[in-house]
Amino acid sequence: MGIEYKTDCPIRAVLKVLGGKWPLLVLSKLEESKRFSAIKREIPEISEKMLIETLKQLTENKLATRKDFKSIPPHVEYKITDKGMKAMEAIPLMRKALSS
Amino acid sequence: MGIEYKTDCPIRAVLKVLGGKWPLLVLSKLEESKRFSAIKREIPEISEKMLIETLKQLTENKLATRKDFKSIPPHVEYKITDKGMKAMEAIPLMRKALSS
DNA sequence: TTATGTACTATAAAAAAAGTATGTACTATA
DNA sequence: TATAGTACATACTTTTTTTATAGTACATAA
Repeated sequence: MGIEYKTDCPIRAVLKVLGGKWPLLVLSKLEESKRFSAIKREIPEISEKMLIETLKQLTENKLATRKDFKSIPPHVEYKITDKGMKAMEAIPLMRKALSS
Repeated sequence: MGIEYKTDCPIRAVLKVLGGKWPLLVLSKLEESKRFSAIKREIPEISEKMLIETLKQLTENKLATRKDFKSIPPHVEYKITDKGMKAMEAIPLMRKALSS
């Protein structure tokens, strides 16, 4: 899935994990633990398919955690990790640079 | 061209200008002023079309400058701007976060 | 007069990403 | 027995992005 990047290049490494339309935006909503359905409500433009794929990718890369409450109907919550937080800190810097 | 992003969202603002496969990589090669052909040689995987489009986008956003030597055969050089440099500074931070 | 070099354009084809719609599991509740 | 509720899967279509390929302009040199 996604573009084939050489991860020894820092730029490629970043794009591989955070590039694309949704990962950064989804991650930005996870400062507080949230159910799948709640995230979807906060980002109505995203399709369920993309949200699931994005969340899966984020958890695989340890940028978010997935907590399954093992109940029925299902209850699952996602939350950004410290690693994810650190990565997100670069965004305001970039934004600031771009508006300079 | 590209995805329609609301620029009032910092994440969208960043993605609009630097998202996608090539902008960051191209920008990283422009610390020293370089001819179009030289950039292409440094990034052989990129197609000419994409390189031109990317360079145009970067110059439009003041992340790079384009200097035309008005000669024939053409001689044009591109170079990263201060603004571009500032934006690029966020990359190592992200990279560092991702490998933590 | 013909070939060369260089930035750039234009078109079509291929590949990748995203969107849409529908279906599944499973328990509780009506 | 039928329905609701929730996270997630899967097939299919459409859209977007990228690649590949073939030009164009124009001065200079062979």
